[in-house]
Amino acid sequence: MSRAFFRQMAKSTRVDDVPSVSKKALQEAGQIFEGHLAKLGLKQTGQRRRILQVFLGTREHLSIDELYQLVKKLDPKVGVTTIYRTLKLFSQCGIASEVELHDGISRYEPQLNRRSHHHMVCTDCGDSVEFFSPEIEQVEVRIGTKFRYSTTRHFFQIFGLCARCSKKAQPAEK
Amino acid sequence: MSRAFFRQMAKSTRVDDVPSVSKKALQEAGQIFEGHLAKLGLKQTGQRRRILQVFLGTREHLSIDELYQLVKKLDPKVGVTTIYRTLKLFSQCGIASEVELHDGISRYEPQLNRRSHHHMVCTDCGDSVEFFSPEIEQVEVRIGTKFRYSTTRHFFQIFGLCARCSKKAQPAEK
DNA sequence: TTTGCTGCAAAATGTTTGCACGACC
DNA sequence: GGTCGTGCAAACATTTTGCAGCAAA
Repeated sequence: MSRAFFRQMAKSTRVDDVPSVSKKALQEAGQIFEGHLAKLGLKQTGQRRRILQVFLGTREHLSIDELYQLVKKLDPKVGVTTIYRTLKLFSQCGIASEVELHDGISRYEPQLNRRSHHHMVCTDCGDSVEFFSPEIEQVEVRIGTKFRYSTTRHFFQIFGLCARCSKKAQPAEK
Repeated sequence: MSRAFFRQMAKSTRVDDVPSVSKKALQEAGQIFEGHLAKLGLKQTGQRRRILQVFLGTREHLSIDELYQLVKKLDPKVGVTTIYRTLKLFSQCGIASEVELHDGISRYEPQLNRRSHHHMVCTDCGDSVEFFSPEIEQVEVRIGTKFRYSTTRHFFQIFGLCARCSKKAQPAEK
C-alpha cells in the first residue's frame, strides 16, 4: 500500500527543465507524504505528486513563486493556491522547511535530502553563504532531551555584513 | 555632542502605560542611534526619539502593529509608516533585530538588552521553552570569521513536540 | 533656507478564502 | 456517491510609495 504513491510519481517524470530527483529521495519523501495524507484523511492527487517531485529536485531556498514557475513547466494548469496549500502540507510532515531570508517572502527548501545546512545572510546586500555545523545538531539533541521534546528540526541563521558591505561601512565608523 | 540625544530623550519620558527603560540602556542605544543618523546625514526628530524609547522598554518579539499601539499612547499623532521607517533604521544600526516567527509578520526585538536566548517551540500546541547555549555563539564567531562576515546576530530555534504532545501522538504512529 | 521627515492615502505585494466544478477513494 | 482538491477571482493583510506640508539643521 505504501508503494503506490511512489510508483505513480515515477510515471509522471519526464520534463527537461525540471530538476531530477533520485529515486531513493523520491521514495522516502513519497512515503512520508503519503502517510501524512492518510493520517489526516486527505487524498493523493496528481498535483500533489507533481509538486513534490519538482520540489525535491530543488536545492536552494525557493520562493513560492519560483516553485510555481517550475511546477508550471511540468503542469501548466496548476494554480498558485495549490502550491501554497501543498507546501503547507510538506512543512507539516517535515519534507519541507521554511527559510526566512529577511526579505518578507516565505521560502522553502527540501528538508530530507539536505541535512542540516544553514545560512549566513548579509543584512545589507542580501547575499548569503551556506555552511554546515555539526555542533548545531548536537545542541538540538541536547536541548531536546533536557526538556523532553521530541525534536523534528531547527532553524539557525546568522546575520551580519559580508566582506564587501562591511568594508563599505568601516571608513565612516568612528 | 553625543549626549544631546540622550538628554532630549530623557525629557520626553512620562507616560504610565509605556514600559520604562533603564537610563543606561537608553543612553547606550541613543548614542548608537545618533551616530547612525549622523553617518547617513539624517536628522534627529521627536518621533524617532519616542519610538526608540518605547521600543527599548519592550522585551518580547514585537510586531510593527504592537509597537505602533504602544507608541500611540505616548504620541497619538504618529503614523504606522514612521514606525516602519524607524525600525528599519534601528535594524541597520543593531539596536533592533528582526525576528521571524514563521507567521508572516515582521517582528523586532531590542538587540542590546537581551543577549542570545533561544526558543524551542512545540509545533502542535505552540508551547515554548527558552534556553541558552554558548556553543551557538561560538558557531557564529567561527563561521563569521571563516567567510569574512562581520556578524551582528543570529537566530536559532528548535521545533518539535513537547512531552505531552508527543505522548499523544505516539499511539497513532505505526 | 535647505534638506530631510511626517502622516495620509493610495498602491503594491504576498497570502488566504469562497466557491463551483472536477478528481479521488 | 460522497468527500476532498483545484483553480479562479476576489478578499485580506502587511508593507511600501508619492506627495504636500512641517520640522530640524
